[in-house]
Amino acid sequence: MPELPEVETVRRELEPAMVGEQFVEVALRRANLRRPFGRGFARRLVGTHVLALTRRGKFLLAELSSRDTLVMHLGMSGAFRIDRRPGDAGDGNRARLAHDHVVLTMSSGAVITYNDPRRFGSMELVREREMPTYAPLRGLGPEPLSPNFNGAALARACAGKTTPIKAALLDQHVVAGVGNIYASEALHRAGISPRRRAASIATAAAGARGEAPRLAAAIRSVLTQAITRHAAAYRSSRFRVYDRDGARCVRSGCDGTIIRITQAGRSTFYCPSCQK
DNA sequence: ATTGAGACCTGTCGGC
DNA sequence: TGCCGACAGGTCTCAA
Repeated sequence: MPELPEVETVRRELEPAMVGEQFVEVALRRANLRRPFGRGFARRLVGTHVLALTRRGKFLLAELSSRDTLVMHLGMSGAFRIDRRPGDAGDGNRARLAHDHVVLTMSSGAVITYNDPRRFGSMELVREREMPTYAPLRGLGPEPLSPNFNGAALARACAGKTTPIKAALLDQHVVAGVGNIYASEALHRAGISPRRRAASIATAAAGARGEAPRLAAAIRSVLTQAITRHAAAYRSSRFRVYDRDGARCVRSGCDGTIIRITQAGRSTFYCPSCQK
């Protein structure tokens, strides 16, 4: 489920359990997730300290005292669980949950378990000198919540692209961290149709309408609000268009109906009457 | 180089 | 109840 806001929320939950702590035990229940963990994964992890836990797009990065970086991605269904000590959360002999693939025991006694039914996630140790060329991170677009992400940056990334703007937003090289839900949500907030060619928000005419800055601002605000909601443990995260096909558009003054279409094999939700 | 389609996995849900 | 297809918030690879 994780797009940038969910990954950031996971980072904040994991941070106090990891940073400053040492890996005491690392147990792998299988040899790979989406990719192999890599040679000596557990051995290289044990004994190192976590210096910092950061995020880049949808990736979590644990910087280690060994100078390696533990690079983690949650894929579609990855999640971490933190237990205060082994066998916590009720019965000490509770059967191992299906899809618990990695169990990290920290020096504090906290046990961090990675669970991922679909196994589209990944965990790898990357050496300091390999980080600059590590393919999954190389070429990622700007962080949408950083100061260097704005209308100009977005327009530059979209210039010349014939693909629909919705598909372009899912391209992590254009902007890092936006996924299928927040792409639809941001386009609705910006009043831009997901079917528009990406390049069309970067033209002079689009510039006169301020479309690229509007979309960049919409991306920033929808992600920021989602993080805030998660941080507040707000239960019913209400999307304005995602998974709401058939419902009335919530934009004030719009009497349109949300529809669902398929673009590049993914569902897109939007309001044809207020998104042009 | 860019783009769309298919592949990778398992679980869930709705329809018959 | 059981079976079956459609679908799920993400990449990655391959062929056009």
